[in-house]
Amino acid sequence: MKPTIRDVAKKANVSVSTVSRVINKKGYVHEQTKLLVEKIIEELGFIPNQLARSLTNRSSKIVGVIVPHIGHSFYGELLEGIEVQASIYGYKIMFCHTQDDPKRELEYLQFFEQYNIEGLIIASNFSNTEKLLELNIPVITVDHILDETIPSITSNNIRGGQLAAKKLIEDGCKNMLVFRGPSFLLTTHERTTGFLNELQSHGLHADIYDMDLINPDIFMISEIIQSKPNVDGIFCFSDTLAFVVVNLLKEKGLHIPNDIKIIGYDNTPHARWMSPSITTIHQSINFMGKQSFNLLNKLIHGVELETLHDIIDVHLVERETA
Amino acid sequence: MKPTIRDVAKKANVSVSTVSRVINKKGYVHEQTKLLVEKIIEELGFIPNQLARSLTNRSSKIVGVIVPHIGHSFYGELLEGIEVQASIYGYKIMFCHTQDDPKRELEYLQFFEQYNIEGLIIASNFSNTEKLLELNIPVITVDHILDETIPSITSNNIRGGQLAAKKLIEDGCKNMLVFRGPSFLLTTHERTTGFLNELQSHGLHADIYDMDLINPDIFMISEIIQSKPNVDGIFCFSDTLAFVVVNLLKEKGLHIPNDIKIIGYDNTPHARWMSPSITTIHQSINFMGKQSFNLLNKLIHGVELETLHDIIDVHLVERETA
DNA sequence: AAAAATAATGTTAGCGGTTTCATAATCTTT
DNA sequence: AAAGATTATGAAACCGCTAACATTATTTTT
Repeated sequence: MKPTIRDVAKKANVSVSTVSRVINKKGYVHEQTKLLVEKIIEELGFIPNQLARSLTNRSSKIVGVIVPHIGHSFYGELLEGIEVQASIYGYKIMFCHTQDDPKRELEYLQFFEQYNIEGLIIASNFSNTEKLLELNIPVITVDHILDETIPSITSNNIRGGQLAAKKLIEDGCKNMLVFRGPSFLLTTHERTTGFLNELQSHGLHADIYDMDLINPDIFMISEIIQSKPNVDGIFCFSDTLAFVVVNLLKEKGLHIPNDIKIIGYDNTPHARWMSPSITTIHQSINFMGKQSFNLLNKLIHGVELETLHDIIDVHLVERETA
Repeated sequence: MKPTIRDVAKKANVSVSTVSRVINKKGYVHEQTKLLVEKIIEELGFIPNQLARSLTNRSSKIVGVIVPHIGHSFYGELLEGIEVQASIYGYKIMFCHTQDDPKRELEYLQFFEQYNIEGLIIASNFSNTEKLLELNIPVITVDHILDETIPSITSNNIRGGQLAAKKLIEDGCKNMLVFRGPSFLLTTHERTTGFLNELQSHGLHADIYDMDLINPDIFMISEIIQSKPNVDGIFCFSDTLAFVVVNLLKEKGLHIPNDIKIIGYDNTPHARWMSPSITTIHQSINFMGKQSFNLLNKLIHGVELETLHDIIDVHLVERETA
């Protein structure tokens, strides 16, 4: 049986409250008794039961994180950033991946409530927004804005689109194509807006196609490329998409970047190892994760926020495709 | 304030124990009172506090998972598999990534103990094995074997190596190269053994080089390839490595698979989208994750194990590079 | 030296559940 | 109809810890 605070108290010949004071470094304790208690704690290998603590404190030191798919590296990195930061402040993270299933979302919301989590980070396109607003713990969203009143951390997608446009324009592209993500995502619209606005201010425009960023439809992409022989610049909303496009173009015998320029998005490790290596928009996902926790932490501790919606900057990584 | 079991009891004019019986479906409760209590629970939106429950039950319904780096898709997928399975059995997962830092390992081991986790899944090359053995909760390892007495789920790496060898031999390769992983990993040795044994039985052999599987040293690889002009088959221990190799060879003007054949490992999504698409060894990581939880679950519930060390099968995915 | 302030420690009531035990009501059995 | 078994419910202790309050010991102030 694990030793409890009472075992320690008994062995040290003090009361439980004295032991409690020692482990919490709170209130008056004589230096000598403190040393004694610490010795006994060491001897017994006593570890305070966080569950019992949480029960009295109503602070579980747990934050919940909801992502759609953890297998995808974006969420992996995000989670990594969150966890690193959380551990610094002594918080543990309990996570779930919803697979975009509203039922699982609700199920987990319940689980989280049962564990008295202190805050919630949502990195998925959560569909039960009302439930979220009813929660009486701090909630923030990452990479999404579900509600104006819910603080968020997002990436500067408008700027991402703009940077890509600037680069392609600078490189002299005149006929551009955009292989973007699904149209129901805010990020898709933002990047598109950033890109098109920049083109417009130069009197240019581009054709837009909606794609699955993770499982690109190679056949469809091939068809599109085939049908637009004079395209000289393509903006892809994921590096994965850029890979596919680059490979297809190379097969067609086109030279990149001489004949056609490509810009990807994400700056995944593979982008560097491709040949040609891919010019892409880098978003610091790890940093977003850290900032997410920091934001939540502020809310948990009642710190006043300057901005409700924090936007993380992106930058262009110039490589060989543009 | 959240409603407690006492609030429910008062409103329903019954005792807390009756309410407890209703929520746990345990012991005698009159059908009518049961209905009444359930109605009140619904009305009040009462959710039993899992922390309090755990305290009495000493069953937290939490399992801990330790991985080295969650950003890497291998661990992401693994975690996904674990979580899917855990959620089926009502378990929540609390995770940490150690960044291979022994200090963080111990720190988290403590955290986990504080939360009375019911079991622990270790997917990293945990360095404090003794501490692990002292733990009085079930522990299993995934993709690693730290101790003969700790049950494990691993991938059939020997067979992976063998399959790659069989394929290259079948394709007529005579001069083979292996770009393997770091030599301190068991998986590296197993794959090597499987590969070499198969070669040996055909009177063949191969040159072995240790590499970083995630951040390959392109320059070094290039040098090696340069210095071995008559190599006709390369076995890479990760698809990432295979990408790099394929790209380098293409740049040298070699045709794959006519001039040289490549086999990767992992079957990452990108392997399919590369051009040429990469022939690789597939290990079902998601399945390993699921099996890990299943194994742990058995241990938690005292089910007798048939085998202590379960090995998950792998298979060859034939594509264009071999 | 008495009063006031400070330091050190103990007692005990929760936190929100579960569970044992006791008691009461209802149903079977003979 | 009395005894025994079954069903239904409640009271209270307890899980391991914290914290408010009480008490006593030690210093400091006047």
